[in-house]
Amino acid sequence: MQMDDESSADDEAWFHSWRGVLFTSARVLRMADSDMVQHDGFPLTWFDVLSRLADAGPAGLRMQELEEVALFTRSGLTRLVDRIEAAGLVRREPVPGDRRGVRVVLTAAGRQRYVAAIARHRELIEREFGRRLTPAQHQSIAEALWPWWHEADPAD
Amino acid sequence: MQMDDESSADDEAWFHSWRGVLFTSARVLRMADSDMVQHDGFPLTWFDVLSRLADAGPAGLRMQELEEVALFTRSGLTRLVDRIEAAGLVRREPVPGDRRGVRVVLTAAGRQRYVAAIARHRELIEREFGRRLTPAQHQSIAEALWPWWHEADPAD
DNA sequence: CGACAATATCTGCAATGACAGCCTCTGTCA
DNA sequence: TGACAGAGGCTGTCATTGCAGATATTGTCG
Repeated sequence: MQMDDESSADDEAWFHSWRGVLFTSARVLRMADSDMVQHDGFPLTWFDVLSRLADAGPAGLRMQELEEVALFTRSGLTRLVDRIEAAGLVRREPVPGDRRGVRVVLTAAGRQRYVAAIARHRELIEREFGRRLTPAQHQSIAEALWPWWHEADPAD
Repeated sequence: MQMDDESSADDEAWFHSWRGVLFTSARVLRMADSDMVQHDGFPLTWFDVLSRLADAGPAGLRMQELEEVALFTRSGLTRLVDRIEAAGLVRREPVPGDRRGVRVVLTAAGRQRYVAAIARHRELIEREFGRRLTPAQHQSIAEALWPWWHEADPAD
């Protein structure tokens, strides 16, 4: 998303910061994904789902809830869960009062693989992103970008 | 990529800033992509290619160069360019001294569509990202994340 | 010159993602 | 209680990606 590198005024400082955000996430994510595929045997999309389920209670989450909180997958959740289920990391269970619904829960294996994956993942993020900035910089970025990971997604 | 929201110490400030970067780019990008598809008739991946070509000289870029600078597409460039070419926005031309190579250049229509698209795009980014932070915040984010959009991609 | 590794790009094929329409089950309301 | 809109997920289908293996040129060396 190159535009004009030569942007003159700093009334376009926002543009430089946007590029920073964009490039940083693209690059770190690319690295993280390939690392995860290689070492954990599944991609970040799976990790995203597993982490949401790990954070949820033992009752898991319904497909709809999962779709709402998932960062990456906006569509195709059904089949994504199919795959993860086929790998034995999650299980679909009936929802007590509603025969339409399904709740997705982590299996023991799923939790285990998740725990292993998150350890690696954090290390990688810390190494590739965390250590490259000062605490003060992290502080101000976290503060500035807070709204985006705290608001409900407006795109929905 | 939920992990522990409850992370206690601020020796993990890096983690919050990473989440900020991640969520921000994911959300703004989602918005930008759907807006572009809707109004310009092509997705951000096309825009990415068009913008690189617009920045390149009139000789365009070779596939390989394009692949190096493109932010989004790491594979499937051949077919991506196929599609854009089929739409008449770029053209493949022979490379003078090397019959293996191809250079991709923007057509007049391509340049036109690109110019229209970039205007909208900038507006959207400014509105959804630019205006939501102070100049000082942009300043410090831009400064902190500078390395990532300035370094050669290490993942290659 | 002829063999061969290295380049530059393309193809084939399987996995993943986007969308739209379908089916089942619920809750409501006459 | 029975029609019916709406909710919750799933399936069909097609576009896009990801990878590995072709193809066609070049450059290098003996």
